[in-house]
Amino acid sequence: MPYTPAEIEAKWQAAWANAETFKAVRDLSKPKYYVLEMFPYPSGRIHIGHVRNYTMGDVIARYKLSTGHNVLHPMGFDAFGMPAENAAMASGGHPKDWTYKNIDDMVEQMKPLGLGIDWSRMFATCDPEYYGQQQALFIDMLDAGLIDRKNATVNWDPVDMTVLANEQVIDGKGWRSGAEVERKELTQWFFKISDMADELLDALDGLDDWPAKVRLMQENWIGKSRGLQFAFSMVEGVGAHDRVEVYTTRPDTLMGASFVGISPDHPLAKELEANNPEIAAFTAECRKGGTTAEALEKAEKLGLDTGLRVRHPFDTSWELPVYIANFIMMDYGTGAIFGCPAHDQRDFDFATKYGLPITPTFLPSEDASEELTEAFVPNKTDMVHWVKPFAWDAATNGEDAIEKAVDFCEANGVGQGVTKFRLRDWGLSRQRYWGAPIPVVHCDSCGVVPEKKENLPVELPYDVSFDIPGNPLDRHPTWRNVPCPACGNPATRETDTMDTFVDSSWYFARFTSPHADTPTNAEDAAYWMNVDQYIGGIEHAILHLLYSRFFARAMQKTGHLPEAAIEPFNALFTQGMVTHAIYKTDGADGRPVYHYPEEVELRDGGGFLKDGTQVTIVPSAKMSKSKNNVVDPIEIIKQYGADTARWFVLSDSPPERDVEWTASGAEASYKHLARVAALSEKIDQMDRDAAGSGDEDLLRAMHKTIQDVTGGVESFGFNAAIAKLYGFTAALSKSKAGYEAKREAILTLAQLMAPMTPHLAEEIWHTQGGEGLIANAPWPVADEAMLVEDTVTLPIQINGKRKSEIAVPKDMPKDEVEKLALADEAVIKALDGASPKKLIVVPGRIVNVVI
RNA sequence: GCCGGUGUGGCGGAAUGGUAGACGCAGGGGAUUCAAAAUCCCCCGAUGGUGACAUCGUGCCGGUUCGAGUCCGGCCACCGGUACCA
Repeated sequence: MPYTPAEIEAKWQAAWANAETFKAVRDLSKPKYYVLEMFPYPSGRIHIGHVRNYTMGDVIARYKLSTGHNVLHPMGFDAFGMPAENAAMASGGHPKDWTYKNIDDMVEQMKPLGLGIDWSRMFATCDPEYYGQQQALFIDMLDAGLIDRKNATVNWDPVDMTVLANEQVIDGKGWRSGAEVERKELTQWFFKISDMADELLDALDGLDDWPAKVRLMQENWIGKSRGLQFAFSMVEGVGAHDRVEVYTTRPDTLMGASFVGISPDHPLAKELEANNPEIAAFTAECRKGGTTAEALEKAEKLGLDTGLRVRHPFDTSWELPVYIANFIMMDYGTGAIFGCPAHDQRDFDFATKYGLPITPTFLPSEDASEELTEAFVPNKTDMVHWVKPFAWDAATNGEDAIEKAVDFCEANGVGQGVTKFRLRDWGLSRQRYWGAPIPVVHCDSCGVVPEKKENLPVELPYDVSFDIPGNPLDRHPTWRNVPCPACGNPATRETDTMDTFVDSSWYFARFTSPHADTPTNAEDAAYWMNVDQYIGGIEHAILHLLYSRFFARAMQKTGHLPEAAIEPFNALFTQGMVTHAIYKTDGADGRPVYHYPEEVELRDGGGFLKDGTQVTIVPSAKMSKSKNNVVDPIEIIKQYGADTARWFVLSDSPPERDVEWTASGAEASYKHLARVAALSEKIDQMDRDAAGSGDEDLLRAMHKTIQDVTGGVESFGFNAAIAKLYGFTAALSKSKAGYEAKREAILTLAQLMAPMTPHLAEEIWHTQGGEGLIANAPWPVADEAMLVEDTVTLPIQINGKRKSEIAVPKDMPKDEVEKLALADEAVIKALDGASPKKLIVVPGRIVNVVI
């Protein structure tokens, strides 16, 4: 019988559905295991990256099921966000219709993959049932003092009169209007995540099963620093300002100060611009462009001498100029700095440009020149020679000097040592329609009033249009005008909606009881939380994961999660992205036009469209709908079946690494699976009583494979595990063993393959008379006794280069191995009568003869 | 700019500080076949050599070590994030 995936895959998917194999039901008699992949955005088509992500999660889920766990493996959709509104603007539909249609399409594409998912728990974040509970959470968090209102800077398109997302700002201009973007302040809602900065930082230490790189990125993002906060007194005050408060992490360089810089958004700058047109023009110039850190940091360093002078705290006759500078950010520290050009490259560039003094406070060594061509910025732990120490020895390192500088300044009343964080509060307000409405009402007499819980969800109105730029909720009087929940007088709803990161910051908790009439159900949350294994892209290493950690704490404080769940993800695996080349040409309006891979023919080292136009190839980029470089896995599934697609995405590369997608090789996966299917048939047709030879060798190979594959699955080494399965399949295929041994081998092979190619595995299990479903069969265990090798082959190195090898019994004592090694022909030849300088024997590993 | 990561044959990649290139793809050769498809077997880093073999070789430069793809320092290129893309 040939391998017919279309047939067997449908058959076994129906069998799992009938048996409710993957339905998760609370059961205290078994250890639970919650495996979760980051849920998808419903773009409408699954892409190969989804297949990779969900297959990995499914391997873990199915493996854990077979090791006796009660597994929760859910799926949902992160369904709010801009693309739905963009689609509505582009083609006139409605974001809701577009989104739900896409969800239906994607579910239909995912089901044939045969994922072991409890589909009964599925939800989308745009379901009123979900976001209504999110609104309840918001109200509880507001009550608990975890939410704040304050000003924030947004990208403002002065032509369309709308707020723009960073993605909508291209080269400092609005994507639709082309107008130069300005930064503007708006009153916004904030989660007070910075109050938890220290806790979120400390708790990283306990996340042993997270990748070190993610913990490090979060640590750097939170950015705890110890520094000195102090004031420069102004020679002549301006309005209420008679001093400039600065924060520095390098108080040890205070004697190298050459200017004071303030942010264009600093209160002093604002005071000055009110009365000085030149300063107003400059700060207006600084406010052009987007709000991203990247844009701010990469912009040309601009400064303007305000004419104001301040006094150095150590020497009142030493006056420093005050500059307004565009690279100083108002939301870090105090929005003002002192510049020490000798030890900060940014300050160095600035000082060079504006002719300010560059005075080193320390040098690499005693005899080094004081003339600098660039800033001297050694590691804080490096020993340096101080030319201007003020409370420490000339020879010490930066770390020590900083500590002593803080102590000295505190003792002399110059300032205080303070701890600051880079982490800012999380602004959640979005001036957009397609998001969860923020459930508050603005009342003239009562102020900001939360909606009553019994009125939740505050549902989005359906009758909106997107023909005018801006938020349609602002223009919807019947939705907007409501009585005040407190006094009953006419009032207006908040029209801002929530950041979509809010939606994805607690969905994992909601999966434990997706239809509860409170955000979570205490018993379900206590049983299923935490997520034992979370799997997703490295691009979420900071924001999503940090916000989720914050939310879990906030939900614990408001009684929605148990204390044990404040770190919601026990283990994290960050898988790499699937990338693909981007093909683009220049459009008539000068903007790039992106072409789908299937439209491009590759020849003569270039890419060409059907009409012969050559395209520009960007070699490797994250698959993204807007760039048209998304590869569709549906064709592979149709042609070869889901098992082939699953096997292939697991085998082609290590899961944490990015892969450049190429479909060559999918056919080879199919051929291999067909070979395994044929092998099972062949074994089934053997004479039941036939004795063979080499039974033990086959079983030894089998136990070794059990060990290797189990280790591979547990450590996400899927590609290496699959390589071992190839090897074992070849060994089984060649083996002359008898029926019983071969049957045991093929059953075990099917079990080891089952998490990856579940349909084929069920088919083989069934053919060979295995009991029940392979999905429920206990995972095979390697017999230690079968793993022990009697003899080992030791490579012999001469001066670290392999020259020969010897086979020795496993437990041979070191001195005997030495004797054997020295008797080796290659060693005798190399020694040429001399005796070795050194002889290294690592038992069971290697011999190295040093000559 | 800043933070994090990655770099190994023609390609995807393997390798607890211990035989670099497992396994797979592509390619080459052979068996089978009237022929082909399918299948099976063998070869496959570079250079030199008929060959046994020798030398070189894990982005670049340097270091630690008996021994470095792996550890350390510096650089280059690419990828991700950079707080309103999700």
